[in-house]
Amino acid sequence: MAAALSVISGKWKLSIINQLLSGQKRYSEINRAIPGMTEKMLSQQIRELEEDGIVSRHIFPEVPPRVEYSLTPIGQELSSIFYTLERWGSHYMTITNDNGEVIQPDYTCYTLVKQDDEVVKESV
Amino acid sequence: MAAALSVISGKWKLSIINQLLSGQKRYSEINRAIPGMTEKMLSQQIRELEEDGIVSRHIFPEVPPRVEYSLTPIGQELSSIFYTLERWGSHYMTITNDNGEVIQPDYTCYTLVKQDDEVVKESV
DNA sequence: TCTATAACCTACCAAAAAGTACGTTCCGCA
DNA sequence: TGCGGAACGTACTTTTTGGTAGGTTATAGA
Repeated sequence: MAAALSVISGKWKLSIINQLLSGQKRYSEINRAIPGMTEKMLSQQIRELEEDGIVSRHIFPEVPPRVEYSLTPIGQELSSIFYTLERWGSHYMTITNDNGEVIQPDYTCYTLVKQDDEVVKESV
Repeated sequence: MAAALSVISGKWKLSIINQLLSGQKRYSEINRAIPGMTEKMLSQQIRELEEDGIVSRHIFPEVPPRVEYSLTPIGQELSSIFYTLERWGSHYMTITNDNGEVIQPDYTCYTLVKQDDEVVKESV
């Protein structure tokens, strides 16, 4: 489980994998598709994904160079993780508002003690 | 999806949630159950989980103090994420060995060019 | 000759996360 | 009169991660 997390944690890895889920792509395509990401980050993170066996790299010995990336079979199996994360995440966001405050009935029980001093949480 | 990840990423959060999946626990119980984690980390990360609405805190105004933590309903729904991560992770680990090298047939295609220079990867 | 392109790499810097060490409060107990 | 335990908080340092700015190679085209 920790292994799974360590493989996908990294600021841009989800985006990169997401790009590759729709098929083989070359470096510059991925780069253009993810705004805000620098080239250094792309090559760094995609290299880590490659070392972890998630993506594979095809180098075409041409000039100018051409490199295509695609997901390995086990990389493609990550889609189940994507699906689960997405489902929980969207459910979670319907329950919390933009400030990250919980909209649902107050699960937390701030003690009797604190309630005397101040208003800890207002109901929405 | 990013929201889901940000909620569970943190070196000890998975362990903490894992502890709470088996029911309500108090601070010191969790602390003893997770070796290597300092008290500061526990209080820091469990506070973040609380702010995210994943765990709830019950303070008993006694001396010595007693605080019990438990998962909120949406926290319990994380178990599906746990299950998916665990399943993929264990599958992943049967495919890679202890050094993180891929055991399966070589997905990566190190070019013709490189193969002349050196042995890039040995088959296991 | 000058410039642009692809797919990088390197050195350096800043910010975020984690770890270490110690302090706090209240009480019961020896 | 200390001592220990519960559940933290705070100051400081280290480690990890991400970002900026530049360089590289070889060739095609203006």
